[in-house]
Amino acid sequence: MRADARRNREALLAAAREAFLADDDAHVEEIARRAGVAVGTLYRHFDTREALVAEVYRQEVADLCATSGQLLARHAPDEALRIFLLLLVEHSAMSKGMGEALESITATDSPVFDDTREEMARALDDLLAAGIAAGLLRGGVSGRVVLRALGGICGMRAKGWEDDAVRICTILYDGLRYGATPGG
Amino acid sequence: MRADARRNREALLAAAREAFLADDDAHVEEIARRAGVAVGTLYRHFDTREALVAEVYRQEVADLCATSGQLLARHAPDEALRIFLLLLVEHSAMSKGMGEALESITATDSPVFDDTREEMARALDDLLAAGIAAGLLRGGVSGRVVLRALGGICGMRAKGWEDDAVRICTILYDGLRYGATPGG
DNA sequence: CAGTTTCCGGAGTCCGGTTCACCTTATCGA
DNA sequence: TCGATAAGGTGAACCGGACTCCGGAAACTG
Repeated sequence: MRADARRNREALLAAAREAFLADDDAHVEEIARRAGVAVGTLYRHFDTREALVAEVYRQEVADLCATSGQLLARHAPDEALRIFLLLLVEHSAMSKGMGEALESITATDSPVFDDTREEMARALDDLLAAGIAAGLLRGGVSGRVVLRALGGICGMRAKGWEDDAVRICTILYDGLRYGATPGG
Repeated sequence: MRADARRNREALLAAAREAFLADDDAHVEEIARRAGVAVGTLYRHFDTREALVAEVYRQEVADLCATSGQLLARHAPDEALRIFLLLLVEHSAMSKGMGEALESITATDSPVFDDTREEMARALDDLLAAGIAAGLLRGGVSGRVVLRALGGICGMRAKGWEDDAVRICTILYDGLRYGATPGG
């Protein structure tokens, strides 16, 4: 890959991240402008607007998922899950501008987001498995299901949503604890 | 209101409902065509496409919410809530074509959907209050919060979502039962 | 430094919701 | 019954935003 191409790709990702965090309308024109390139260049690097969003989000999610191991090392499995759910919410607060795309990640089977969705589901699976093994959480619930349940939270854009999100996480968390069988 | 105007309004609502249920693309042109009128007529009766969706959905929701009283009369309060959550999911299955609009109802504060959102929240409040009074459900959770938690389910469009939706309802339901204090 | 390959710019296309200037017709008083 | 009139209907045009395309520029290669 040519040097200028790589430079533009990085600039586009940085500009897109910045635009999404600022909750701008984040039109493709605007993102390209921020990156100092034209829309044609944006589309050379990313097939669609969604693909750009997916790549930005993939990087963010990778960071987040990397923490699930650390949480398990430092906390009891159920507490680790609780913290992770809240981190997920906090993280989605950072991504208001990506709202629609985030919904796609959690709510659909769009292949564009396969990697991201799988990575999140895997992190949740690890946390759930540890909790089940310790008899703190019920079995029979996959990370994918928890992820989808969180989809509604990530999509929330109403005022005061942070408090509601925390409450919903609590309900989910307690629902996962309900009927746990000590001993696995 | 003139007779032909009323007739067209009804035809538009019927056509819109039919189009949404069929999960067509449901463009405004298509809805107008099905109703046998031009787009201008559609816009005479409904300010925006969203307003049309809102009206169709308002009628559907009114039917659904009317059942919450019957459920409370025939079942224990916690069971009534469980059934209502599942009805909500089943109902959203009927409304795949309205996916985006449904998200607006549950996820945002858009004034267009105020009535519908309030009606659903009120039905859930009734169910929750009865369950709390009977010591079967925890307090401190409003219907609005439960409604938002369900937003993720209603937005789901991936294959196999029905099973996931049922699992998520179970988790929410158990989360609401967790830590209930018998006696209210 | 010529040849070749890749990349960039930005005007133009496409698509779907929305508008508006003009036509039609239901309604009603005479 | 009929003319006046205002409510209602029409659909071509508009507009915003994602996406495409091709002429020209810039980077590698030998």
